[in-house]
Amino acid sequence: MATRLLLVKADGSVLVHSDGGSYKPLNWMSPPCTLVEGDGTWTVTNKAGEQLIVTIEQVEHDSAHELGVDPGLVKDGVEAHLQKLLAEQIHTLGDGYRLVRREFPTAIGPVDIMCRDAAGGAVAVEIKRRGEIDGVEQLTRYLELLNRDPLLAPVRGVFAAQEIKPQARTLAEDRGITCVVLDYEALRGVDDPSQRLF
Amino acid sequence: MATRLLLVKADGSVLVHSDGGSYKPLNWMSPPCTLVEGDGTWTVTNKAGEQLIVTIEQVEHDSAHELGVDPGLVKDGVEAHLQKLLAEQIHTLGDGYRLVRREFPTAIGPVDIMCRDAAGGAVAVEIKRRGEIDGVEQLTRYLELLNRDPLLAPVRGVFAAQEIKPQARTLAEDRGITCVVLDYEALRGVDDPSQRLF
DNA sequence: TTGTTGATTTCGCAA
DNA sequence: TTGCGAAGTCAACAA
Repeated sequence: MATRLLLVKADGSVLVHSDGGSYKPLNWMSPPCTLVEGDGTWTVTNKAGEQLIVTIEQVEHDSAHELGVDPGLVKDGVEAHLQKLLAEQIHTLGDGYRLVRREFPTAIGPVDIMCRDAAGGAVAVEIKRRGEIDGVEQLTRYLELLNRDPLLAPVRGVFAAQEIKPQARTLAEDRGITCVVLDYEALRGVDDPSQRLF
Repeated sequence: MATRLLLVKADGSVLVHSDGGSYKPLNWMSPPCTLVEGDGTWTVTNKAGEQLIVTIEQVEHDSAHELGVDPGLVKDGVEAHLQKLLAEQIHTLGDGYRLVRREFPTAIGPVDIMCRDAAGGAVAVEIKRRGEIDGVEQLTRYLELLNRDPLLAPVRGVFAAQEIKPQARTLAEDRGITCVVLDYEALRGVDDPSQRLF
C-alpha cells in the first residue's frame, strides 16, 4: 500500500505512477482494456485476459479533464529525414557518388540507400540516428545477400549515423564497412530548396 | 495550444500527457533536469542543454502530493528466472545434457548457459523471453568466438525462448542453431524446492 | 491481420 | 563512469 497517481487516459490506458522511473509508470495496462470499479478495487483487463488490479484505500484527490486529441507533436531529425537529406547530398560520402535509389528492395527488407561510387562500384548505405551493433548486423545481412547477386557484386557497405558507438565502429571496420558520422545541421543547412537544381 | 496534463515527478522528470499514446507521454524531459518557471512558461533543461519549453495559458487544476518511494513492483518470469530454471533443468534440452556454467565468460560478453550434450560436445545456449533476430546474431557472435578455441570446438548453439519469431527461427536454423521453445510455467512447476535434492 | 522497423527508450549490473 | 543487455515497449507502415 502506497500513495500513487492513478491516471486513466481517454484511449483507455490505465497508468500507475510512482515518484520515480522517469516517464514510465510503475505499472500500467495498455488499451484496449476494460476498467471495472468495485469494492475499493479497480480491475483492468486487456484483450489477452491479463489483469491489473488496484486496491484503493484512500483517495487524496480526484478530478477529470477533457484533453482532446489535437495536432500533438511534430518531430524533426528522425532517420527518415537523415535518409532523405543524405540521398539528396550523396556526395557527402565522397566525390563522384551517384544515387541509385532509396529503400532499395531485397528479400530480407529494404536497404536504406543504394548508390555507386566514383569507380562505379555498388555501395549499400545503412542509416541510423544512433549507430549501434544492431545496425552493423543489419547492414552485414544485406551485404551478404547483395553480394550473391553477380549483377551487383562486389557491394561495399557504409554505416552512416549521427553518432556511432565505439563497439559498433569496431565491429563495422572489422568487416570492412566504412563508418560515416552525419552532421544533421550541416545536411539540413545545405538542403536549401532554392539552391537545388531539381 | 491544447489541454494537457503536466506532471512533475519527485525524481525531477517532467511529463506532458495527451489523451493518447498509452503509457508514453506526448513529450517529456528525463532527469536530471532543472525546471524554471516564469511568465507563463516552464523551461525544463537537462544536462546536455536540451530544452522542453511549455507555454501555459490557463490552469484547470493544480495539486501536489507526496508519493514516497516504497517497495514498488516485483517482477516474475524475466530472462534471469528463465536462465536459472533452465540451468537447473538442463535435461530439458535433451537427455544426458550437463551444465558447465551459467554466464560463461567470453571476450565479447557472457554466454547465458554453457553445457555439454550426451556425446560430450560443447553447447552454448542463448536465452530470451522473446526470441528475435538480435538474439540469433548475439549467439552467432559467441559461437564464432568459441569455435576458435581448440579446447571447446566444435561448439553447437541452442536458441531458447518462450516465444520465437518465424524470421528468427529461420535465420537460426539456416546457421545450424537449434531452436527450443521454453514453457515457463512447466519449468517453474518442476522447480519445487521441496523436490530439489540440493 | 500480421510482421517489421524506428524511437528523446529507461534501468540495472558489472568492469 | 561507461558499456551492455533486458524490457509488459508503442506506433506507423507494408505485405
